[in-house]
Amino acid sequence: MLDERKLAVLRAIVEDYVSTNEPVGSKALAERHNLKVSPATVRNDMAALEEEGYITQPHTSAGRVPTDKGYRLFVDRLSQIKPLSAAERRAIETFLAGAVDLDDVVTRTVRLLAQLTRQVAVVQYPTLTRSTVRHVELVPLNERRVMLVLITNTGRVEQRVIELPEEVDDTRIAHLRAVLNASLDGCGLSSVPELVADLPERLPAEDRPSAFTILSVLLETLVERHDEKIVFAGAANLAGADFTTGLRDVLEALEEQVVLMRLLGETDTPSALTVRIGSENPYLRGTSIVATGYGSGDNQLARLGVLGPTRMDYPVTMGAVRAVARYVSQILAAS
Amino acid sequence: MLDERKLAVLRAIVEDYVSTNEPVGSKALAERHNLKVSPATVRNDMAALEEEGYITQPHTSAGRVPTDKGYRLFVDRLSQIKPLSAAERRAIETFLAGAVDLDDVVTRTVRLLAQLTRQVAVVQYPTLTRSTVRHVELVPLNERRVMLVLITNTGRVEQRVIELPEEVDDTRIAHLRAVLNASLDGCGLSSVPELVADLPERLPAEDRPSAFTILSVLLETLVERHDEKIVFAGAANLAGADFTTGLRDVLEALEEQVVLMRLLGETDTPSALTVRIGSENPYLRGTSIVATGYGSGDNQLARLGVLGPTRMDYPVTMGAVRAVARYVSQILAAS
DNA sequence: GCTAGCACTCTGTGTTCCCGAGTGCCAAGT
DNA sequence: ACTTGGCACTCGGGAACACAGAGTGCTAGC
Repeated sequence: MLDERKLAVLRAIVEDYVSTNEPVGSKALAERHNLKVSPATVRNDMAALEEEGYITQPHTSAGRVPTDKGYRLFVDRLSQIKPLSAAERRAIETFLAGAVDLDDVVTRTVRLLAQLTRQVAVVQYPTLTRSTVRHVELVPLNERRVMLVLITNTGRVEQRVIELPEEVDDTRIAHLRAVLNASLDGCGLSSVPELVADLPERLPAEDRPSAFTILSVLLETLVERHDEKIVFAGAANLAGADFTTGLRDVLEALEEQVVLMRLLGETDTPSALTVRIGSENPYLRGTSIVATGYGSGDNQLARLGVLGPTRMDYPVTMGAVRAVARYVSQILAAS
Repeated sequence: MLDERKLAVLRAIVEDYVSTNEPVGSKALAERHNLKVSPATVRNDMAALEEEGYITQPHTSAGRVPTDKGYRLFVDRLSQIKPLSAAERRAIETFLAGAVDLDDVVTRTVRLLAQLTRQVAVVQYPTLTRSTVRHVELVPLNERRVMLVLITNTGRVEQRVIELPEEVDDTRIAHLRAVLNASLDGCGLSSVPELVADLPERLPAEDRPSAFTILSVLLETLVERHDEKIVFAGAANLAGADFTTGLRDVLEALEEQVVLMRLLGETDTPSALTVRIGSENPYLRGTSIVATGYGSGDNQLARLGVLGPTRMDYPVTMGAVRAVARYVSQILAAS
């Protein structure tokens, strides 16, 4: 049904349309790409492609435009991910290397990706799931209050102010801290609940109410932050692009963590480079998303990607996303 | 020059234009507001107001539109800040009360403000300047690395991973931590530099290189975070509005910390509710900014506000900004 | 199976025309 | 001296219209 030439025509249509943003006609196609056939022949192929649903025309007597299905075929079979230039790679590396902490890594990554792709970049904070406890700190604020600080090996720091049920003096807090660290140091976050389960029983009776309060806050912190924060950058790049769905919807989605999370992709194939085109997306039918997992080695941490109009340069975008993911994974592994 | 009635006409023009988004003509004015004079008289007044530069007409044979100068007069002399409804106040209070930490307070505040005003809300993180050190923690990561965690009384936590010049065992780290806390606990951040100046000398010679490294990172952390992070929310509200300057410029400014900072206002009058209209802004000529300081009592912490088109409902917006600032100040004071 | 030619169908653009809103000015009224 | 009604003028925006150009589908020939 789709011979070699028809595929070449589809590829040419996608490439031309992406670069010109105008429906592309048979004549221009036959000229610009050396297809070695006449416009009339191209027209026949286009008719076939339209029949199959890969392209469509906005109105009679206009050129053709790829459909979501057309883009899908293009991405799957007709294009190759375009690697970045050496200069770009170097720029990424030096830019990311300057990060001072995890927050900074994420911020730099999202900006970098936005600038590189000229799209909206989205980065999910690494999840704590696979992290291990590096240190637990209890800081007395006054007689009835302590601050709990949890530091993980990924450089993440969580803090909570805790209201205690009764006055507790500093030496008791210090003791509890020592016990906590002895129990948890180096342990995976997911194993924390079972490790602390019997902890109150190992303490003097009078410390138990406070310990109980503190532990419940600790556990709460773990589950609450399980689904992580997501940040974005490059919203200004939306101003030029035209979305079939309103610009407003896109901006709203960007500020809605839950929606963003679903767009980035459920974690069914966490590490793969995935492309979702137009109507393949759960919300935001008019946009495409190129995303991939990142993180160090088998310790898959989170996802990042970009969001843009379906009419985007997929090979280049995919190359940029993949490259950035690799570099940021490296950085995270090293720290 | 500007008698009572001319001012009333200006007020009416601003109010009508804000609510209808259409140039307002003499006839409609005379009808809708009971000015008790004929359209012809209103026309004369309008001519005078235009002469003075308070209003202008987009083209001949169109109604009048307020100029920046007109809005300025309106804000300064013709309007009263509109207080929020009791229901809104209660909503604010309960929404902010649910915050678990400083990050959460800021996030909630910015969203709340965006929703309340239907504009873009901008919130600066509280600065550390007036904060005091609550606790300094040094966590050994391995022989050559420690993590520095700085906790302030405002609930802010800063962390940095430090590469040491030589191997240092844990007991030495513990000792250094004890010394640091003894020196700094409860001290204002601004006094930290002088307090640690002679600290290396009080240590055994072999610890000095490491201590020196750690201290320099500590000081660096303080100055780097001096000008603080700024977050925004409600970008989707821009989609409806039409800016004279491009939407793109606004979105770019929002992601540029430095620009945002300047827009929020230099700290010359840190606590006042300030309004900057159109061309009064350093960048972004087409937008207005309503901002105010917030923080607990005399310990002025930071600024927050909203950004929108010059054609905005100033009384309502000012009311919302002021109210949110008060509530968030309360919350911060309590924690 | 490819190509050339041709008739057809649109969109987008430029032109013209006209309506109506709104103004500025003037002369009359209070 | 201010206000008011009247009136001519201006200009933007919409409707109607024609037209050129791009692009297509179809058919007949190579």
